[in-house]
Amino acid sequence: MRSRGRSKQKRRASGSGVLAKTCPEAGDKLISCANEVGSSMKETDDSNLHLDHLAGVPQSESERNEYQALEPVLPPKTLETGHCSRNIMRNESLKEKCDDVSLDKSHLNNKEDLDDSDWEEGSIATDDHRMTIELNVTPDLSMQKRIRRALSQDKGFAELVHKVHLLCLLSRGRLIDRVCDDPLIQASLLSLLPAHLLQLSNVTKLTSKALYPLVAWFHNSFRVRKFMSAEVSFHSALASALETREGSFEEIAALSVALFRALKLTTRFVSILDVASLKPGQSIRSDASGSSKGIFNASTVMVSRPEEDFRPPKKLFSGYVRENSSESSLGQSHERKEGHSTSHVTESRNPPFVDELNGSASNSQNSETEYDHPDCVTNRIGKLKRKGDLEYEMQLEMALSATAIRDESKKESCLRILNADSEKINCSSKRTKRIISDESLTFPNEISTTVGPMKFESPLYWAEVYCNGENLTGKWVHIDVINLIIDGEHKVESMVASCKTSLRYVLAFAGQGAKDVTRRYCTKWHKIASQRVSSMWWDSVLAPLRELESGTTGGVVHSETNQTMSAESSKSNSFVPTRSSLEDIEFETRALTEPLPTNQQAYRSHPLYALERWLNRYQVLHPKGPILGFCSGLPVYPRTCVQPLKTKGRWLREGLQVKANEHPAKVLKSSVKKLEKVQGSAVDYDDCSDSKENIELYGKWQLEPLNLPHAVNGIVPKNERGQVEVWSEKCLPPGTVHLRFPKAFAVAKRLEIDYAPAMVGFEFKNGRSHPVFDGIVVCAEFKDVLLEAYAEVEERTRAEEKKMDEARALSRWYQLLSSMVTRKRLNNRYNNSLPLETTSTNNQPRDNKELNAMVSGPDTAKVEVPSYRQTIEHQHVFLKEHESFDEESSLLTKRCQCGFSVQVEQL
DNA sequence: GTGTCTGATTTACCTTTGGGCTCC
DNA sequence: CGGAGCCCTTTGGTAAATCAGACA
Repeated sequence: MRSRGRSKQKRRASGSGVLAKTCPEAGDKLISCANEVGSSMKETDDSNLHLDHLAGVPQSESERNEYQALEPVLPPKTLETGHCSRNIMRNESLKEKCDDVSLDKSHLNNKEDLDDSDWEEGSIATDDHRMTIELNVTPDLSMQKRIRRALSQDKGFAELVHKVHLLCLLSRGRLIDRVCDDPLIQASLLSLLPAHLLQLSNVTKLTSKALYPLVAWFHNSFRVRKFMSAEVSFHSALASALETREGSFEEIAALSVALFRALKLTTRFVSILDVASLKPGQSIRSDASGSSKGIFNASTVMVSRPEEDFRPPKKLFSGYVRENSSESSLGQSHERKEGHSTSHVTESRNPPFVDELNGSASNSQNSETEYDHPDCVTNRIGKLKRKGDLEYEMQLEMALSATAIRDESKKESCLRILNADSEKINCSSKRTKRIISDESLTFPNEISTTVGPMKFESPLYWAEVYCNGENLTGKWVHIDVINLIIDGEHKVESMVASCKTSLRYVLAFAGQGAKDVTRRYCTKWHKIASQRVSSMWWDSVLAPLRELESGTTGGVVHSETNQTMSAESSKSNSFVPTRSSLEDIEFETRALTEPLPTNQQAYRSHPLYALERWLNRYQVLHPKGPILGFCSGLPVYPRTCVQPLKTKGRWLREGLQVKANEHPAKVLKSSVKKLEKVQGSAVDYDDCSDSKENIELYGKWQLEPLNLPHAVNGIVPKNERGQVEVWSEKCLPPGTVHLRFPKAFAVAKRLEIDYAPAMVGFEFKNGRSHPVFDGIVVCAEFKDVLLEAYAEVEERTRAEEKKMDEARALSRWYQLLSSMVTRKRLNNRYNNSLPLETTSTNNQPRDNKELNAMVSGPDTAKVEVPSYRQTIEHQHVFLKEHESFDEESSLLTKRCQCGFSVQVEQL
């Protein structure tokens, strides 16, 4: 467990490094959060563990994985000392739990058995006994509460993971987009292109139809294999894919984008960001395979290692087999082994993205194995094959023949890769027994097929080409070369749905920027809206990328109609349509014309439509119409008709008041319990039903600006409590001001100015609400007077404080010196022979002469203390006639004839 | 197998105006 | 004696959100 934790720690450290590069802030936040949650979840998992044991349910693998997955996020120190500290933590939690549950006496008769020594000693040893103690203890409410709390904590963590994953995938998209602009790749693609297809770049009015021959050629020329090239830069992978005319879904789609761009077509690389769920406990594609994978287990290779040279892609896993090869023994045998289909494209419940993720995850694991054990790579050749490998090789041979791959060289390459793969798997399995996921260790099928099986593959990557010949203003045309679909934007949603992929974020990349084009492909926005991150955050993230994108693709639209329009509009200097702005309008239109949902639940939080039935207590339809349609016989209204309702008091806080003679739009009955609380236990409910306890609600249309009574003759209008509620500036009575300086009321009181305490809110303390006051409200005409008076008071207070400080300092000096003098005198008089204890020196003076010389230095004279010699020989006499009194400071100064003076504060 | 509805459970938000004691 | 300040104790109701199970 420890070694596994450590190795994972290493991996996680490298992973977080990539994250930190991509988005340092988010990465740090995530990591710190992961630490927090990790530690808390460990506790939680411990709790779960106990509960599972209690219930006799073994802990599930996924839960264990989750536990393990979070562990390595702990700082390295934790690992070194972690075992101990964790155990201590567990012991503490155990102790706490034991205390919580009051230790069932039938099992723990003597509570003293659990004395402190048991908890403090041998933390490691107690670890093993942990379960035994808790086996029969019923989990109490506090424990359940703690688990629940952890769940709510998970939400925040899941959101962070979601956000970081989004950022990572955004970066990935930009990376691919940049490679698509590579002139060398574009030139190479052009060199492959038949001459007649080169004409496309000269077409002035491009239509989707015109693109068909090009797309068809590409579809037939390139093959897809269902895994990603690992540990090489995307550029190298793409170059390799171009060379072999075979690549992953991502690479093929990127090549198509590069080709379109080479032909000077305005093209975007479009990708579905299949991001980790926003909700805790759901994996990236939990519904697809049922395998629960953490985001970090399924991370994409974001960037290649900078020091890494080009290496041919390591072909690790594949699952893409021609449709008609589904009967192949290979596929079937592994299907049986692994318990799920790998041979049939449409049956394969792994969309390519997940496979790629898995691939990269396992690749990263494997690659690390390689780095740690270079022998695994270098000694591949000549290594003895296991029985299973031989078996597998035979099966592959059969599969190859079944899938009609006749190209011997390809066959060889397949076998070569197979060997590499199986060895890699062996290698990694030696290193760690942990299985990332059942999919990731599916035996590789390095059988390529031409692009485009009979049944479609889940679209994750495609291109958008701007066709200026489509519509009046031009149009972004969806082109999926993998599935040979042109202008099939309406098909994407259903294809994605049937492939169990989610369509939450569809991003179009161009010019190093990105634009969210989900609206184009998603008709049921209400279904995905809740699965997306808050739009405010997402918009702020995308804002700079959108600018980059529109800078590249958002040229001014020139169509005949637009030309006439723009000629007219240019005079008035108004809107000039660009591709980007037209697209935005298109998306807005789509947003407003979403089809009516068929189930009632969807109306609960639908942004466009509402059913009266699903309005909450504080909502009402106003006006009640128009009816847009019906759902289950219930009329559907536009959401814009839903008006919020509030009580008079609540509207007051917003500076609004209910118009005269308005009847409540809705009256809510107070709950029985509330009435009980208010009126005591004996309540006649019938009497109360119509009482003022009912909550009267009003809508916006019944309101007018607040019309508070004016301040007259310097008197502030107050409420029944003698206060003014200052929720905002709007709540101030006309002619008054809010002064917030401290002790303002004291100043107002002294000047006899009418004021009211300003209540600015409530705070909840000791189980009840307390009003919070801040400053006072006075009539505006007194504002300056009060401010001046306050400034004066402030100044006086400061001066007084200063004077007090000075007096205090003088007094203390006097006390110190007089005590020294007294001490010296006493010493001289009664104990001449004894060494003196001076307060300031360790060098004790040997005789009086020395002391006198020391104390009567020039410094002492400054503080009006006479020389020590004088003091010793002379008793001060303070005569009345030499006294002086300073009235301002109340200080009485007494003087002796010798020049010694004392100040005394007169009280 | 999927979608929808319903009821139970959990979570998050809203509510909202003391009083006794000590010290100065 | 009166005013200021500290401290006590740490809600509880309700609706929305979520989940699980039944049913078509």
